Amino acid sequence: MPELPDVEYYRIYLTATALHKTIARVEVRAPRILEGVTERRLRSVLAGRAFQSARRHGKYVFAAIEGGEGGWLVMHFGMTGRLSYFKDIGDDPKHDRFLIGFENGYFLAFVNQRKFGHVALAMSPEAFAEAKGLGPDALSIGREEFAVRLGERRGGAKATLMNQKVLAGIGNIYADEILFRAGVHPKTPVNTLDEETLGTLHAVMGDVLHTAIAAKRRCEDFPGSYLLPHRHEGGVCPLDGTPLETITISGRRTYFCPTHQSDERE
DNA sequence: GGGTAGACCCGTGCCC
DNA sequence: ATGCAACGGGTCTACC
Repeated sequence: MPELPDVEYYRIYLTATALHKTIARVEVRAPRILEGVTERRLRSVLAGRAFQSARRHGKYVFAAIEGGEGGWLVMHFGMTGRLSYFKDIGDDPKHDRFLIGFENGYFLAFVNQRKFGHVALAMSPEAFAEAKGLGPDALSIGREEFAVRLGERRGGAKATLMNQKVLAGIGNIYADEILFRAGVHPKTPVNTLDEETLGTLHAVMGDVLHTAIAAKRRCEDFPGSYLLPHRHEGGVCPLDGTPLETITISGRRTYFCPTHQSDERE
């Protein structure tokens, strides 16, 4: 479930479980998830150190490595994944691709079923975001910058919201939710949106992300007016029961309500 | 030439 | 056994 709200929850989870604990061992079980780093290098950077703090930018989690050469451990979950902190190695979750063992006997697992995720090292979250060409984080970006960055694009609203170079953190599910709540058709060219609509989009984006983060912490409890619970075959608009329509955008299935998100392109 | 969109691909598991 | 679709993103191509 790794879009911004999910990843923010993992950041909170990592902060609550894995900080200030000396790392005793490191094990890579699926080398393909390593990006620009070897298991040997990870071991030498992490062994005997501890994580000091955790941050997030878009769909990436960063854990600061205290002592030694410093640096940050970077994690991205791809389409599937989560973190799991546990005590008994017998409770090691399925699809554990990267395992950190602490001196206290506990473990932190990077769980990633489809192996589309990545583990890397970076000098800083800022340097990493810069090197990747990531746009500003969707939860940090201000209304003005949001309007400017979208305004200079020609693409459709959904494709642009999901473009990590424009802003970082929005994926398929939350792009649909934001556009539904803002009443914008997913194919509307963003450079045709007026100032007011861009402002609405920015405000709705913040609301949706904050609500989703809270829902994750409460274990998936979304307001009834949200599109998300209805986002399935045969789903209907939570506002008036209109059958939802589906189209494909950027290779992703897109759900929208044809009455609340009219196609301005006619 | 850059921005954009679509096709395809990368493990894995589930449905039929 | 096969096909398929999945909360991501990279590459390639065609098109403007």
